[in-house]
Amino acid sequence: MRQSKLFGRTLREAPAEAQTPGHRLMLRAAIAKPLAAGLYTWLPLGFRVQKKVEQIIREEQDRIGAQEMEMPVLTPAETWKQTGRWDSLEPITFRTKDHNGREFMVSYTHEEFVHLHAMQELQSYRQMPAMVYHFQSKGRDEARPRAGLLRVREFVMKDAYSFDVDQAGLEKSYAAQFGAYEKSFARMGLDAISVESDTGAMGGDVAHEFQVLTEVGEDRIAVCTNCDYRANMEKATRSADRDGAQVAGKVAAPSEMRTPGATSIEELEASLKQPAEAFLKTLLLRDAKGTVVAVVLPGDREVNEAKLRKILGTSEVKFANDADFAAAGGVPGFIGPVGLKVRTLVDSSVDGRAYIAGANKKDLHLRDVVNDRDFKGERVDAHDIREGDLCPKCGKGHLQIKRGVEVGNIFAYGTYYSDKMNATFLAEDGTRKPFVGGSYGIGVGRAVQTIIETHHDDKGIVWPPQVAPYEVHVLALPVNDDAVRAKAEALVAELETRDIEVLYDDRDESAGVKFADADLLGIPLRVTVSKRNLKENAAELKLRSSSDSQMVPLDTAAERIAEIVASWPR
RNA sequence: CGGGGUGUAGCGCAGCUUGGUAGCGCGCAGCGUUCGGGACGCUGAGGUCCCGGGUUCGAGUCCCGGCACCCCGACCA
Repeated sequence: MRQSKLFGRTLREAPAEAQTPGHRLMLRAAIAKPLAAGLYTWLPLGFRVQKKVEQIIREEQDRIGAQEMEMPVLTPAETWKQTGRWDSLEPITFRTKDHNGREFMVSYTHEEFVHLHAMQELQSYRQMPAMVYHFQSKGRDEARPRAGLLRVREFVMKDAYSFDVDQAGLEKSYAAQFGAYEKSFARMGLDAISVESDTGAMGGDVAHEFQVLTEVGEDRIAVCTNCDYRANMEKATRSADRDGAQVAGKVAAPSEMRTPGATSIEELEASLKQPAEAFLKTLLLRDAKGTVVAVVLPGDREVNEAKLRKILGTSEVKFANDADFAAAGGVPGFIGPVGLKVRTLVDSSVDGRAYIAGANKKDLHLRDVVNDRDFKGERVDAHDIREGDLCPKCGKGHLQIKRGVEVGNIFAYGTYYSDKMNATFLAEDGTRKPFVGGSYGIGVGRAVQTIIETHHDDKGIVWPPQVAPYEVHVLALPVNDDAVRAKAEALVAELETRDIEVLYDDRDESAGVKFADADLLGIPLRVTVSKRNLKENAAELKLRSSSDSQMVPLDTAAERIAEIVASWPR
C-alpha cells in the first residue's frame, strides 16, 4: 500500500474532545473517526486491525467447535416481548417500525433469536452440545458514550451461544469459552484477567468479565494481593476483619444523647470525638415501584447501589422523600434503626458492638444500640468494599481497587431464556427439556482501543505484530531520488510477493515527518531505504518496540525481513 | 437524567468584556531551495462564526429559545 494514497491522514495535534491516550492516538493515527456521539467509522488502517482481531477470535472460537453464522441487526418486537426484554431494555435501545407499523429493535444482543433458531435446528439431545457465534453490530443508546471506542452506541460484538442438555454440559461449554477467551486476548496482546461479575440484564447466576487493568477503564475491580480473587465492585465481597462477637449482654440499654445539628456522620465524628465506625448510618431509600426500605451500615461504609438493586430486584434506587420519612417514623438527619416502621436491611458489616445511632427524634441520637437486640433486620451484603479490606477467598491478602476495561464477558444463564420462550429439545428419556445455555461476548472495537491504551509510548502506537495494520513500513528517503525510489519499490515488490503486508511511505515529505509518522502509526518493523544507506548498499531495519536498529545488505534485506516477520507470534 | 464546559477554515485556537469589512499556527495547492527526526521562502485556496428568533443603522460579539459535542456523576455490557 502506498502511503501517498492512504485514505486517512495523520494529525500532529489531536482533536480537543479526545481525553485518553488511546483515544488521542486513534484519532491522530487515522484508525477511526467519529460520525456522531458514540458512532465511529473505521478508516482503512483501523479496519485492518479490527479484521485481524476478529480473525484471532474466529480461530479460537472455531478451535472449540463453535460455528460461525450471522443474525440480522434488525429484530422483531414479538420475540423480545416473550422474554419481557422489550420493556426492560426500552431506555437503552434504538427502535423503529416498518411501513406496516410492525415494531423492530436494533439488536441489543441476540439471546432471543438464537433460541428461536435452536428450537428449529436442534431437535434432539444427540445434536448437543452445540455452539454458534457471529460478529454483528449491536445498537445501545448509551446515556453517555465516552472515550472514543471504549463506550459507543453501535459496535461489533462477537457473541457466541452454547446449547447443552444439562447443567454439567453447560459447565463444559462455559469452561471451553473461558479458555478460548484467555487465548484470544493473549494473542491480540491484551493482558486480560477474569473477574467475577454481576449478571445484569443478561439474567442467570454465573458470570465472568474479562478485564484489562488500566487507568482509563471505567469499571472498578477488587484484586487480592495474595490469591487469585478478583471481582467487579458490584459483586465483590470481603472477609469480616473484626470479631463480631455478641456483646449485648454487657451493654446497657440504649439511652438518648443530645446531638443538636449533627445530621451527618462527619458532624458526629467531630462533635462526639468518635471514629466513623462507631456510628450506624441508616439510609431510607425507595425502589422503582416506590417501595421504601431502610439500609443500615456502619458509619464508615458506603452502600453499593448495584448490590442493593440486585437484592431488591429493582432497576432503580433513589433517596426517600419527606412523606416516606414520616411514614417510617424517621427524622432526616437523625434517623436510626430502632423503632423504625419499615422493611430494614442490615448490612453484613454491622457487627455485635454497641453503636451510636439516630434516635428518630430531632437533635437526639442513641448510644449503646446493638444489632439483633435493639433492632432487627434482614442481613444483606450491600456495602462497597474498599482498598485494604480482607480478601473473602484467602482471608489473608488485602483487596486493592483497580480500574479496568471490560473487553469480554461470559454468562451461564441456564434455562432463563428457554423457559420463557418454551425452547425445548427431545431428551434421551423421551421427554422435552429446555436448552441449558450460556452467552459469550467480546466487544471488538473496545478491544482495539484497549490494545492502543496499553501499547503505546509518547511518540505513538506500538502495535503487537499480530494485530498491526501492516507488518512492515518501508520509508524512502527522499522519495524523489530516482535511485532511492527504484530500490525501495523493488524491495516493496519483493516483500509483497512473499505475502508480507507492507505500507510504503512514498510521500514527498522530509525525513522528520516520515519518522514521526512511522512512530505514530506504530507498524512493528520499519525499513529505511535512503540515499545515505544506499552508499553502503544497505537498508536500516528497526523494530517499533525497540530503540536499536540494524543495517542489512539490500540484496538480502527481503530475506532478513521475512525471517523477522515469520518469528512473530500469530 | 443531574452538574459543569465548549461550538469561529480539515485540526489546534484567538477575537466576544467595550457591537463597526473574520484572524493566528499547523495542514492543504502552486513555484523554488532543501532532504536521517515534525525544513525554509514566495504566492494562493479555503469560513452559512452551530441553528432560529430578537435588539440595533450595523451582531462572531448583546438578549431569548433550541441543537450538537465533551467532561464528572447517575445508568449501562
